Amino acid sequence: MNVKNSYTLADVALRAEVSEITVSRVLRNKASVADKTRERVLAVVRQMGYVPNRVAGTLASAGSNLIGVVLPSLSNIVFPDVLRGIHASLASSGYQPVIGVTDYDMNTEEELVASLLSWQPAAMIVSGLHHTDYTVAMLKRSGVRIAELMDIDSPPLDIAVGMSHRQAGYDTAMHLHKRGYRRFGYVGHDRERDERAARRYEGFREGLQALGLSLIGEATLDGPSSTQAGRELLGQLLAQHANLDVVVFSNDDMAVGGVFHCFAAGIKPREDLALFGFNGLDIGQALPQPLSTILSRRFLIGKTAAEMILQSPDYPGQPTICDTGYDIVEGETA
Amino acid sequence: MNVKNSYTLADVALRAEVSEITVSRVLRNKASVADKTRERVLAVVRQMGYVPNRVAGTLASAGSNLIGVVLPSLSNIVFPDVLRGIHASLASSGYQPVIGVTDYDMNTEEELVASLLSWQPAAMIVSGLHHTDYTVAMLKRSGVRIAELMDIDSPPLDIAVGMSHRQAGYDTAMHLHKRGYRRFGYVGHDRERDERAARRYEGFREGLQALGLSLIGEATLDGPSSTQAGRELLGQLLAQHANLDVVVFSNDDMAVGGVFHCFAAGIKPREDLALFGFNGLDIGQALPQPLSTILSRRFLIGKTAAEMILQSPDYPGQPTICDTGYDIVEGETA
DNA sequence: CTGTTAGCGCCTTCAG
DNA sequence: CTGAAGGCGCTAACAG
Repeated sequence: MNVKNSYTLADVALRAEVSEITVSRVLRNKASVADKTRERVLAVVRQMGYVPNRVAGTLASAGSNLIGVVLPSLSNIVFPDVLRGIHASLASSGYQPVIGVTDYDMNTEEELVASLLSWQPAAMIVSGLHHTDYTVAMLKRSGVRIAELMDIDSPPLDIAVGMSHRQAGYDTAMHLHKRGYRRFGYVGHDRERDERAARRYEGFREGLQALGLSLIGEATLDGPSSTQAGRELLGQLLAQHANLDVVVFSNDDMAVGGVFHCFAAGIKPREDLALFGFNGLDIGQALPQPLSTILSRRFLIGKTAAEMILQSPDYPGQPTICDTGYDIVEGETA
Repeated sequence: MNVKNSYTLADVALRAEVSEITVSRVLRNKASVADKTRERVLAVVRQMGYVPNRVAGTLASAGSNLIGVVLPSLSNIVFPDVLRGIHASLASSGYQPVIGVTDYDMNTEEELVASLLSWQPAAMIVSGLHHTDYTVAMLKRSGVRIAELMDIDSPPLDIAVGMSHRQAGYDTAMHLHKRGYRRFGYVGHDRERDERAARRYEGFREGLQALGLSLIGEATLDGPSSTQAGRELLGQLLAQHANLDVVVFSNDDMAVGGVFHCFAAGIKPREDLALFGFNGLDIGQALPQPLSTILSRRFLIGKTAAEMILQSPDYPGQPTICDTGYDIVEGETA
């Protein structure tokens, strides 16, 4: 496929009148090389525009600078934020992320993990704590560190970085109760696929139960979250249950849609109906009345995971659970 | 770095009582292998959980299944959308994207291109038509197909897929003039870094000039676009120029911020002040009054670029410019 | 249909 | 400080 037109170490060595290994050492700042030799080599490298072949390097040294990253989705800003965090830590380290996207499908995840592992990555970063048995087997056998992101509600394979979504759901109920709300509604999306939304929902219902309350009505979409869906579902929910005083949404995308429904229907957020989201997206905070929500620290999750891997890249490392926590954002809609 | 605990072709070959090359052929569905042999080999592979080492495979065959993708940013949904398009085309092809993010910095781009090329990718996908000389040299010398995305306002290296941002800016002026607007304002972000925003701005001003009009006022931020920035800048602009009848924003994020400013300040979009964006993001269309904007076809751009590469992966292919066009979305804010 | 031979480009190890 | 030999795991090319 590739035209064989690129230079090799041997070409550089020939022109610089040294051996291949000397060029290799210069390029990797390894061992000691005389300054004069180094400069001569570097001059030749620049002049030829030589680019090392890392494929060969990886094969020879049995270790790449790639980090496999498996994310469920890129449709929403949440995972790009995680990715930015990963990038931020990796930027100056020489490591390079290789991304795969599962669309919340565990079999796709399995294929991606196999495919990424075949590149001999230095570490793997995956999302969530649930995977197929074969995925788990491959990851364990790979001998590299594994970071599982977003969630800490189940035991991790190695490193887990994230927050308790169950607790966040529970705290949502408590927080809203403390603010005086009693008649709860819920608007959500596909919990089969989005496990973390499911954990929050469960925690939320547990919270209500602990308070001696229950959910008066809910509207749930059998698909991914979106602003448009949140807008429509809130309309449907209110048509059935006009007497709610607060509606909790599965995330901010949905909640912003809810706010838009209120605008269009002449409902005053908080005054007439309180709205509560999850994620703490910019868009919610830029609304005329900032959205009341829970801020998940997505950038921090990615950044922390990559840092932990860089810190002790060797497997097996110390198994760790890192709780990045969350903030309740008071906002003005609840 | 990696523990040497994974099986090799030789291990599989030994257990299946065939030669390495036979295992290799079975795994790649290459050449003809007797059904009986194939089954025996596959059984052993599954039982051992053997995962091929693509690093070695790539070195031996001088061709990887990786496609280097260099994007300027992931902070906004635009480039994740492009990435989804790329994924969509690549999904069943066996190719795998490797992502780099430049933060709109050309030197970072240069480093990333070098780093990605060192993995012997089957193709490279980059953003925009302007790169450092060294980046261009490396790309040309790589011998793989190069797709430059988003923009078709300058001559491409190989394949260009995108739209004319200059034309979009020009058409914005024409469209708004036709709708009766005469007193134009502009709210924008860092044009030094975001070239395409700069092209649109230029085209917009050219359009105004062709109409015998000029920009009455503008507010520009020396940083990346955001909803919050759009909101604040519109406030500032109106404080200085109260008599505008339409404001064009550098993109939808900024424009949605503008709409939020209007909500907060009691200004009725369109009736009191028209607002116009660029991108056609979901969020703008989910507003109580859908944003008037130009829809860029981001998913299509990524999808088309990847398809074109798959269609004729060999370099040099036919140099091509593919105009994915755009739609003016009438909306209700202009 | 199956096997043998000879590298791919680089890095590790061991000598100078 | 520099070099020579050998091999990483796989596959192209050529036998049988």
